[in-house]
Amino acid sequence: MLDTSARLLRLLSLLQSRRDWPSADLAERLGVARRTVRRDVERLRGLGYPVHSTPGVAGGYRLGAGAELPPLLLDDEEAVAVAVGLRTAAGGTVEGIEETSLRAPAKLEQVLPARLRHRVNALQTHTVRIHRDGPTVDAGLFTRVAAACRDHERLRFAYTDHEGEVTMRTAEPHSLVTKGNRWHLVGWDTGRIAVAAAFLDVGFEVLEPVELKERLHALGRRLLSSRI
DNA sequence: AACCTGCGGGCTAGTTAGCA
DNA sequence: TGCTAACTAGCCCGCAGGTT
Repeated sequence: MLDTSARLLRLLSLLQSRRDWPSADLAERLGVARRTVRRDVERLRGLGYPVHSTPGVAGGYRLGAGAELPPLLLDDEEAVAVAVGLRTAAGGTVEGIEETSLRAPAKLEQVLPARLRHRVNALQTHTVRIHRDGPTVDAGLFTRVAAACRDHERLRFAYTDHEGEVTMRTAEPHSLVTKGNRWHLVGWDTGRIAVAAAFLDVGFEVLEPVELKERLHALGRRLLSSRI
């Protein structure tokens, strides 16, 4: 059986891996009684982790978002995936995050076990990313448009068609899609009453919040499942 | 031997959702 | 609306192992 400290770390890892956890599931995973799970949850709360509980049917425990990022507990594969992903982002098409994309994996690699650091270094040393000249997306704009998708805000932006003609469009955004090293915004074009995909490397301006329509979700899913 | 700590069981209260 | 089931929370108790 795990000692208390190891069990607390395991519990924290479980809470980070899934949104909702009934105590019975946690008890089974940890190999302890539900009463012990309750004590461990109290300990985590005492350490400052915001563990929320929901009573009633379908209730359970959930790790909330605190004021600061809690220590993430990654398994081996997750740690490697994050390290490689951050390295890739450093040479990506989003402007303004290159430096932080190098700083973050450096921190991660410092705490990686030797066996994992070896794997990550091998991937970095023996993979080459061909630098591609092309449009990049400002990190601020990127996160702002993503937030508009999340918050159901309407966007106005300039769209350049194949013949180079620039028109102003208004759309209800659905999601950001990357294809061929270029970012696209997929959404419902309110002017043309149609689903549209537009390159993100052009000017955007947020207009006003709107309710995202169900048809947008359905059409967006359909579009995402096919080619842009 | 006494004390402390951690664990687990049992009971009860309160909350929530589903159903007749 | 009332009942039931499923869930967390609080409290109490006993047991086991380690420490003083």
